[in-house]
Amino acid sequence: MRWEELDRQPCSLARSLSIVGDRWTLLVLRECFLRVRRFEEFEQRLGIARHVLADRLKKLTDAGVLRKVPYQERPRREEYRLTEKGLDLYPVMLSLLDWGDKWMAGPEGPPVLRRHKACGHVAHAVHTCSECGEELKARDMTVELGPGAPAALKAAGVKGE
Amino acid sequence: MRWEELDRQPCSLARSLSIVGDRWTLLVLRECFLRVRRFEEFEQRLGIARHVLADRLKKLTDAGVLRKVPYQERPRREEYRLTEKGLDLYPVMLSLLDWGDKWMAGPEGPPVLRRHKACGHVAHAVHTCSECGEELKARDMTVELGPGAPAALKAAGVKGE
DNA sequence: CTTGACAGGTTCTTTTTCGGAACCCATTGT
DNA sequence: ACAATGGGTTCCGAAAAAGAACCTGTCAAG
Repeated sequence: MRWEELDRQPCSLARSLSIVGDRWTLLVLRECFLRVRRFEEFEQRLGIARHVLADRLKKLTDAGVLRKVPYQERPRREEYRLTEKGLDLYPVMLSLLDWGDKWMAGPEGPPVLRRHKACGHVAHAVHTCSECGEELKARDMTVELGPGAPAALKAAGVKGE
Repeated sequence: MRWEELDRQPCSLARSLSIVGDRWTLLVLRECFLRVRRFEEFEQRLGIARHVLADRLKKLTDAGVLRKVPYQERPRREEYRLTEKGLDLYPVMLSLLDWGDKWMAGPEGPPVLRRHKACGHVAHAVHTCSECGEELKARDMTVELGPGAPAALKAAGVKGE
């Protein structure tokens, strides 16, 4: 499979990965969530090659995850900000952070803690069912074809996620 | 920054990405969650180059996300199964799936639906605070240094996620 | 006892992508 | 006139991926 075909696959995971599935993109987005907005600051904080950064920012902008907002004219300068689509990646970030905290931390514990502003506790995310509110664990979901499935799959009945 | 340094960064996101942050790994894991276990089946379903697949399976096994389980002797054959660490990636999958459903589906809707076994509804995951149960939205958390932070950061006070 | 099939890899060659450094361009401050 | 600043682009050599062929045990058939 070619990487460019990924966004046309009948799988939401593959389609998501066509945007965030490479080595740098999620780290760029981490910085966005930390309110980093300018080219130079991304570069310094990440130590990323400049042309790779330019490419990732352009792809994220084209994908509607970031948008360029001018913050001065003459010389025109623009900064990158998360769109609603980008902010919606927060659960993805949280899931990866929590997994890293649990499984990748050394014996001393995780390097950074997250505290829920509303309740004041150090917390992690719990995934619950949008309909019944119960916690979702591995494989608590079954899978069936949806309205956007290709006709060929609808005819056959398929192992899908 | 070099890719190999990623797992030593004081950031759980970076550490998670050192394992799942490349083009193929999460697609391999998608298949694992669909109970694909054998080399040939991964290859056929994903259309991945064989040596890339061998490399990813080895890295995931070394990382403790998969384990090799023999299913016959002479010739010895082994299959790959998710460990507890691997099963714990389910929330990451769900987050990416839900984001793709919401933002990457065509006008007809998502290609695949997930139904919660327990309640029978088509559902998505809601992220809630482990302490107070409230839903977590973008940037509902603040960040502070944890026990595993490097001493240099502890001295300085740092913008971290 | 040679041939073939099967699962699970490894090796080879060609194309993409990445890391690092240098260069470009408009504007402003000195 | 000259350097600095922000935001890139260009060029090169190194690394990784795609695609295809080849290798290795083991069993089964002819």
